Amino acid sequence: MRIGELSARTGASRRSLRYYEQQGLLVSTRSPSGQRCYNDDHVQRVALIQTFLAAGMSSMSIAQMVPCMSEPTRAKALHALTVMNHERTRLTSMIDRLTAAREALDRLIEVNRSFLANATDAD
Amino acid sequence: MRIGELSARTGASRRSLRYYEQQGLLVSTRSPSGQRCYNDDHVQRVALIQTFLAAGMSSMSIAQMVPCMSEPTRAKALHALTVMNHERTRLTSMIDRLTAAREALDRLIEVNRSFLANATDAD
DNA sequence: CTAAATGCTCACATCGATGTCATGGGCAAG
DNA sequence: CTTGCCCATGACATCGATGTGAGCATTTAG
Repeated sequence: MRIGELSARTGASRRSLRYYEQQGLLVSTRSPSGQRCYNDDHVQRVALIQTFLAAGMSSMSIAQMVPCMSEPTRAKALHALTVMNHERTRLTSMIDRLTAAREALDRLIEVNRSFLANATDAD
Repeated sequence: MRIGELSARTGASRRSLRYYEQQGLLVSTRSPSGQRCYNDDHVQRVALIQTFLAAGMSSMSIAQMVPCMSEPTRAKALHALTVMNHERTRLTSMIDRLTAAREALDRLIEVNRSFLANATDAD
């Protein structure tokens, strides 16, 4: 399939797909005229990329983790593992931050509700 | 206290503190010569702002939620409640996204480990 | 009093994923 | 062949929190 179809299937814009390739996240074969050709595996790959990007990972980290480039080397795999552990830590601490923020928000909501309850008649 | 001390106590840069004020997140009194004056309450306020910013909220949302500006009105409180619920939903879905990414990452880590285990001698 | 430290405002720079526009080529149906 | 749609590349724009530096004023320590 060409880029338009991959875009339709994944929800990623053509622009984004080209960007992923430029960043080394995605590899495509080219038709004789230079158009990008994809197969079903690429749909999965893009889904994974989207999952990671949506979690705030940088394209550079993803490029180092996802085994998209040619053949995996032992050295590359070791490096990937380092990055993966690093990212996992980052994800976990981000989850903690978000959870803390949500708790703080809940407290604020409560305060706000109380204010509204008391001010219903006044004001 | 002046801005340097507040910065030291909260870890927010002076630049950030001025920015928070500019965005309406923080209110300061001024000395006759124009320098910003803060008290202990401001330390708490900045901590809350940091919590929310670290969770990826925009300063505009925070400005609408945090009751920092003058006296709270009933209308303002109602609006704040709307924003708060909106933000809470966003936080929750972001937590879900991060969790999903972490699970995908864990699978990737497992694949990587297997590869390394099998390739230990080869390569 | 003087020098160092701190503060003020204003303005410009940064990062990263993506939108958008321009210009030009490729391909299928009439 | 031509019309219409898809694709390619490249360049510039965007958003938001923060860094940074200039130029000038104020506060504080010696």
